Amino acid sequence: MTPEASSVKSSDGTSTGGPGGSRKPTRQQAAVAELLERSDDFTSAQTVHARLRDAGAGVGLATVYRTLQSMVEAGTVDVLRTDDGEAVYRACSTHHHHHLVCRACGRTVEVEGPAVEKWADKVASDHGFTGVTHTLEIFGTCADCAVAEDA
Amino acid sequence: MTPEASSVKSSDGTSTGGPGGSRKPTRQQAAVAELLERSDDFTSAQTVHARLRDAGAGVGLATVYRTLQSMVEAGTVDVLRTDDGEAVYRACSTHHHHHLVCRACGRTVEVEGPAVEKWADKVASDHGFTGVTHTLEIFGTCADCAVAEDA
DNA sequence: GTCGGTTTTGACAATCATTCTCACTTTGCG
DNA sequence: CGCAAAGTGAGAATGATTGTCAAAACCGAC
Ligand SMILES: [Mn+2]
Ligand SMILES: [Mn+2]
Ligand SMILES: [Zn+2]
Ligand SMILES: [Zn+2]
Repeated sequence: MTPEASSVKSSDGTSTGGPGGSRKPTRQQAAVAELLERSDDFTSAQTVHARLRDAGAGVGLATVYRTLQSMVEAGTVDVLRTDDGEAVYRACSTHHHHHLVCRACGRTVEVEGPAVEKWADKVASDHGFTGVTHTLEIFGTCADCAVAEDA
Repeated sequence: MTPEASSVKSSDGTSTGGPGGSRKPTRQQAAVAELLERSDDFTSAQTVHARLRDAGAGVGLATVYRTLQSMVEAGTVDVLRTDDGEAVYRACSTHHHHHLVCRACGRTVEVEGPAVEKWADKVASDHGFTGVTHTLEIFGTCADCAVAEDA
């Protein structure tokens, strides 16, 4: 009922912790991170888990979820929801950006639009809203997939 | 794995059908529609179901889901996903627009930004993408909820 | 008004991503 | 080494969403 509840950080440094708090990453955490680095498109937790298992060095499903969550909180990974509600993750640059995603192959391009940022903030403050954030994704068929589309 | 797969319509008029195809709405369909009309914020299927039950004229959960889905396809209702993946629905105007949503109370304002529309299309075509669509939502705390925030 | 075919409904079971549990392992450190 | 904190993972639990399918509501034709 309350959309977009993330990006709430705890103020005291004592609590949260969680994986990757500051310690050297474990084998499992490194495996998840590297898998994402190697992939250019958004990947679900289930897929990450399956790929790692197939690749030999398996990682528990719960650990995959935990690791992805902490990476999202750390800002090193972006997450979005597919049309059917599945969360998908991608290693992204750390600065604010959005995504242009191919519906067919998943290829993803990071895009920026300073004008859009300002517009969103203005619209919100014009309506008296504070603590403003936004989500913006663009979907389409990439050139490669377009050619392959002559059935 | 493939985000935003919706908006695929069937070409032959014989198939789809589904609720609300063109027939007079049933009591159940009307109840769901009216409940949404009456509410100004995004509401989950589960909540719609509970509200209707409490209001006396109950509607089966499966029917609530079916009705909401066909309303989305018909374009009379917008759907988005909360941070924890739950789908929420809202009766909206039929033209293209986006939403400014209060994180605290859910109050929602429809907003438009022609410049953003053009920007998104241009970014996509610049990268060779076709069949472009986009999603854009703005979140914040509305003025009312902001005052109530002095704990 | 009755009748057969079509559509809709809803109780209930099945799915499936995600979260929870908790005993076990690993790590950090003196 | 030995203890405490942090991390792991197999399996159970959760919960929204979807599938099933027999009964009910509808609808036009007789
Ligand atoms: Mn932005
Ligand atoms: Mn738009
Ligand atoms: Zn593609
Ligand atoms: Zn509010």
